Amino acid sequence: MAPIVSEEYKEKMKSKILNSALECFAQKGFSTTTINEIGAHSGISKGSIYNYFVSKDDIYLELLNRATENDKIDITKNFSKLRSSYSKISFLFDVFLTLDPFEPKRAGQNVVFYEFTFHCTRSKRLLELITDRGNFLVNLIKETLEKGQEVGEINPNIDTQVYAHKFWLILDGVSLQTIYKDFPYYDVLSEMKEMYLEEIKHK
Amino acid sequence: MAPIVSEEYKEKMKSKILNSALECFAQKGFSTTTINEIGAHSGISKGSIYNYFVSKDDIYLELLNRATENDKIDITKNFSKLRSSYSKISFLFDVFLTLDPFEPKRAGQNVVFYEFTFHCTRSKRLLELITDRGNFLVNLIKETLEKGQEVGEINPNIDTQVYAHKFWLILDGVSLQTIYKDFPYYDVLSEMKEMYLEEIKHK
Amino acid sequence: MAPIVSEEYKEKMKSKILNSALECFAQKGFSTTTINEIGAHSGISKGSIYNYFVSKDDIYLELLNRATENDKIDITKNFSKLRSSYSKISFLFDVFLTLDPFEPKRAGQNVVFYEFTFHCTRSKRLLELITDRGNFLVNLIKETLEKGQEVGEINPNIDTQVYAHKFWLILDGVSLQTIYKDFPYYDVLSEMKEMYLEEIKHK
Amino acid sequence: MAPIVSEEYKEKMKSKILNSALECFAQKGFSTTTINEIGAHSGISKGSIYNYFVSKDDIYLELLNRATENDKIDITKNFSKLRSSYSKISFLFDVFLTLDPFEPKRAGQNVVFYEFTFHCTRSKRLLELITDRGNFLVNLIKETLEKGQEVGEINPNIDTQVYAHKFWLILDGVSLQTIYKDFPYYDVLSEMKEMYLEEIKHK
DNA sequence: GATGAATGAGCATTCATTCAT
DNA sequence: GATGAATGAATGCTCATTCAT
Repeated sequence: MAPIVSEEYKEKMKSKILNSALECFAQKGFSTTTINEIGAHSGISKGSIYNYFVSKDDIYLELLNRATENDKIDITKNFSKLRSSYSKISFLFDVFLTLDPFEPKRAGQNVVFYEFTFHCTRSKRLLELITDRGNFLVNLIKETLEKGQEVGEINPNIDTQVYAHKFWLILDGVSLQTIYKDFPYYDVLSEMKEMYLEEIKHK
Repeated sequence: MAPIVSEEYKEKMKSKILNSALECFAQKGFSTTTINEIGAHSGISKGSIYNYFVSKDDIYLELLNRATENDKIDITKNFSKLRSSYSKISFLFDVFLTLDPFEPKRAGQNVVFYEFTFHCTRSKRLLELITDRGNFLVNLIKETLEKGQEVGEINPNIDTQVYAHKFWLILDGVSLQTIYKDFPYYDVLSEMKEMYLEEIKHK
Repeated sequence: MAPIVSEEYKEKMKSKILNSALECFAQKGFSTTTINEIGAHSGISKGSIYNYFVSKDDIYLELLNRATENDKIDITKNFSKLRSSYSKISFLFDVFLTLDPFEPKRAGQNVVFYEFTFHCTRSKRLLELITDRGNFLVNLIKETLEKGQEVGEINPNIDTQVYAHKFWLILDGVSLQTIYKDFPYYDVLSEMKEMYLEEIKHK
Repeated sequence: MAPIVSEEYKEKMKSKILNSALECFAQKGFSTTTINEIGAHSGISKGSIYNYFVSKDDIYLELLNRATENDKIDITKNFSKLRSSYSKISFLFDVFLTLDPFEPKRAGQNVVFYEFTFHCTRSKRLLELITDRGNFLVNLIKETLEKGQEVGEINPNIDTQVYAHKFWLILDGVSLQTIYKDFPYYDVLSEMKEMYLEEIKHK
């Protein structure tokens, strides 16, 4: 039997729900947000939401999956435009430097993301999800650094695995500190960027 | 007539409840943990728990207060034993270097702490609590760096506020990454320590 | 899309709940009656009850509001049919004279009403509610007496405010005494009616 | 074995508890008042209260028993001082006329009393208690009227039973109306007194 | 497919009562 | 006798999920 509504329509509904859910979660946190609220915010009835997602958890999961997927695509796409390893790393720092981490919406989503990460910590299945994401991100940097070493762009003495982690710890650390209203985000991140680039540069 | 039980006894009960609560929260998260579970875990009846704490939130809060207080005392006490600013900073890195961040109990508590931090983000009152804690920690480093600059131990050109934040971002970042099972905690933290100390050293 | 159920349906549900609640309250009193009992009595689940009423208090309030509203409408409607002030007052006495105050259901509701009245005594907000009701009733009689005075039907020397209160104190007093099983309700009320009418009559 | 403390002491404790309980009940109502509050108010520990009363209900009951008993004694004592039936009735009206029914403490106790009366309505055992009290009061007036009839002081044509009830309905009605802040208590009660006395007088 | 009414398990919290000291 | 810590049954209320229309 042919579907009654187009795939496109379904996708649009899902997105609408997910967007609303993200905003609600960002504002109030996952467990405090009710399906009713997501419904009210999206203008979609509670019953309909269950036509698209099997559970509240499912919404959360899909949200994170997509975020991760988007990140992956974004980064990969942008990396492919850049030639040198060095400029790729630099570019990634710049992405975060051009963000306003104190803007409420972004701050909210930041919190949701970390909360979810911690939540995953407690379930084997979810831990895999978040580990996959982590591995992808770490490997992205690691491989970039390795390619850079191969072409003599990157300091051959550095442990690429360690430096890949160092890269993300800086970004995580900096994101985390933004909960303090007077955290000098740009200054700190710029300095960390300079330092990092200096360390990986082939001397 | 004298109180029926000693203050000591009461303190012991509170501690018992708090310890159980911490373990439960670490295992399941704050909102998922029920008072019944804390009761079962501690062997103390639900009703009794309410004789010692006003609410579930109150337990959480007291837990964090104590953790913060202990941290403050520990750090302050140890700092007072050390002469140079440089060695104080070095010492603090070492504290974290001698910890096993993958040990389940510690990992669980780590998660609880961060979750609570994010939770605080959503309430003005709680945000103050966590901001106070943050300010204390940042100022501790900032003041240490400033004293070091006065006596010519620390590079006079660094912005102490920025470097205080840098210090904690490193530790936050490193703690966060420990959710990945193959994160090379010691290697990364050691390198970050060296780098940090190198930067603040008077040349 | 049209609402899933008609307003009528919703109203019917509300009434069903309210009727059950009234019977339960009458039987056991407000605070002793549980939401579960109202649910069991009405055959409506606890959760559903909360779809129609915000809280147990809300049920109580709505119950009283409706009772008051009905009283107001009933009295006003009947008053408009009657020409003379004298006959209006007489009619109101007769309404109570044709009631069986010992009939269990009525007796129960009577108790609920008085209990609620006393309960209101303890909250500023609720006191207003009950005061409004009281004022309406007193003013109704007062105005009726005044109109009667204008047309020379009612004794011009009586203080209408005082006599309005006297009217209701008789009815309250008589209602209250019905808790005694051998209280000669009709005899007493008839006599009081006669006396009252005699006093207000223009001589 | 001889009692460890004197009966006097015990009685003093009971009274202390009862007084506190009455004030608490008057302020917050029976069910809302907790044993802890009575304890705090009286300065007697929860545990001790249970040495004197078997339950919270027991306190309530004893409170009402004593109130009734006191009323009985008071009225009987005062009646015995008065010769004529007429002056006895008049005296009783005056007792209420010299009271300030709006004084918070009295108003509160008034409410407690009525609440308890209604509460009794729901238990056979308690209903007896309150019926006994009612009967005593009604009979007191009835017998007074009858004696007055015998000596030609009181109108021989009135139904003493009905008039006894009429007496108390006036007082109940007037007490009830005091919940309205602008109820003209003295005016109304004076008029009712006059009217009542006029009716029972031998003409 | 859409809707929102119905459901009931689940939770935090309260409080009369007991009882060891 | 006095005390107040311990207990746990009981309650109002929430909310994810189901399902009849």
